[in-house]
Amino acid sequence: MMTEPNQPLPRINSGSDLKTVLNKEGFRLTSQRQKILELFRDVALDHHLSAEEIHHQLVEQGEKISISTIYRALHVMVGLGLLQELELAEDRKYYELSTPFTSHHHHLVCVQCGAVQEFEEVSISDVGAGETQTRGFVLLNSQFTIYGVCPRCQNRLGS
Amino acid sequence: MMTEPNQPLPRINSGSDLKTVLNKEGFRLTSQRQKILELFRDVALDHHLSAEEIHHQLVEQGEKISISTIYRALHVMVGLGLLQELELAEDRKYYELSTPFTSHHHHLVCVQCGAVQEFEEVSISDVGAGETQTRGFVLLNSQFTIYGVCPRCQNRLGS
DNA sequence: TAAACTGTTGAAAGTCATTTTCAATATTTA
DNA sequence: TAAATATTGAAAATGACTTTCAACAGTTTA
Repeated sequence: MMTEPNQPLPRINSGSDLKTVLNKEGFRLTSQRQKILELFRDVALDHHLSAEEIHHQLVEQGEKISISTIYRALHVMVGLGLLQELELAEDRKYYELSTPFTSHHHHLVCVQCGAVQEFEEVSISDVGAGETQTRGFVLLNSQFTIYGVCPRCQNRLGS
Repeated sequence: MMTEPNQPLPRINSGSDLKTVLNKEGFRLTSQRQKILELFRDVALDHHLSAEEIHHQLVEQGEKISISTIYRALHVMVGLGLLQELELAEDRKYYELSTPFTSHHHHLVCVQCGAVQEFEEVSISDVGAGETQTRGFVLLNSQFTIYGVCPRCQNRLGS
């Protein structure tokens, strides 16, 4: 998304950068928000985490943080363009770091086993950018998600 | 989706067709299921309805149908390929008729007012078909959704 | 055609991710 | 540092969706 951004996406590389981005919108830097963003940096760039998983991992690391704080932080960060919200499963949302790299990657989901594969395809983002421009929309985000059955599950089901 | 379908999508044009499709999978034709599908045919082809909206409309028409039946019917019909499930809002799912026509249409959502615009773009479906083929997936469905702010909401917010 | 079989329905209770409430606490600003 | 206000944790609430179960309806079989 944002292949031709009006305002460049903030790149958060250190704690103080995050503070600047938050304060600009009247939000505050808290250790909880820092920890959440650090977690996304510690996992692979294209790794998706649900609120539940984020909470689990942080608690395992010994952090004291509640699940409601996770949800609130995710909202704020999606609003600031730091994170990207993904619809990968039926019943919950997933999040990943929003960076120029991930902006052209899309998802292929196996509806049987839930496995997710990524693929890069710039042309899709370009179509999205073109459509929004034509219609005068401000582009916030776009998602291309394919649902199917992976080879393994096809065999398993004797398809 | 299904630009090169293995099995052509069933086209449901009359009550008896629906019966055939349902029975083939061990399901039964009921007046409730018929009423739901008729509702989709009465609205514009590209119109999306949530479970709640379907229920509301049918009750308003004087039909006696419960919300749980709606949810159950939607599941069955998505499973049969008659309907398409869409992720247009944060908190609920929308459904539309699954036809060759709609298979190349995608959605542009205003996150402020919720307005949804449609656009046709075959190249997107082609990319999806190509990716799934390359990876050996069976393609079930794909969605390209763009989230942004529509011109009217931009003005309203003084952006 | 009627009985047997089995899928479906409505109503109400249950589930579960996410949100909200509220008092205590932390960050920011003056 | 104090005042102003955003944030947090815990628990309760919300709300979309699912499930349970007994009554009922479509299908099948004899």
